[in-house]
Amino acid sequence: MNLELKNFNAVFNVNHAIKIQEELSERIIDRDLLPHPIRYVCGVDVSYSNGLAFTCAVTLSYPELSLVEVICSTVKVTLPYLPGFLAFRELKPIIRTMRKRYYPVDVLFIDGHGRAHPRLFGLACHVGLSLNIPTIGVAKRLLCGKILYNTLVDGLYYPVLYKGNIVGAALKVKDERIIGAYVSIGHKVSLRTAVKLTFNCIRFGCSPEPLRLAHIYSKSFRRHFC
DNA sequence: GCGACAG
DNA sequence: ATCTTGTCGC
Repeated sequence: MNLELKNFNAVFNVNHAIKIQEELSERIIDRDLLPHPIRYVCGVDVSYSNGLAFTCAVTLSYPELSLVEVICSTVKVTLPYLPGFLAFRELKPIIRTMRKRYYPVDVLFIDGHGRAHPRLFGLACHVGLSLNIPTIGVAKRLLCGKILYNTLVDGLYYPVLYKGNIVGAALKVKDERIIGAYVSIGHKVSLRTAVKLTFNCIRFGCSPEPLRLAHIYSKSFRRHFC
């Protein structure tokens, strides 16, 4: 066992965490159970400083993508980051922030993977299951899996294969170029719908507006606090 | 054994 | 993720 895992185990039982992820993973719904029409899309992101987590949840109208609500909250950081266990570090800050919202959320974008995870249960799945709402994971880099460059789907994305399953999508922009966005479902949404919604929410750069704004707001929230 | 490794 | 100036490029 490496040093990182040893330190992590000092405050956290890795084997227990793995068991939790494996069990909860079976409860994920990969069908579309979203309200229609979708009126509000939300994105949540966390930034850190001095042992504190600064979280912002940004709600936008859909499909206009106009700002309707920004909710922030701060809590103490309890665990270090370890690939594969991001949820155990960010779940509390995210849940706490989401519960402060006034507006409803039809679908929530998460900065991280959903099913594109070693145990098919990344942060997006954990948040979706905890709040029992549709969630979509959007990450900038792959954690596991392989991109099937020879299989372009709907002209939109290349599937991400992991252990024989399509667990995510590497979004394509133009030509053969892959945008810096890997989409995987969190909960209560199909991969196809997740990809479509993500594309519909991209205005600037390569991340959907709810996440792009949540990232900006969480950092300015942290600066304002420190 | 070695490399890879969300935020 | 965070610590950080100037700088290369569209």
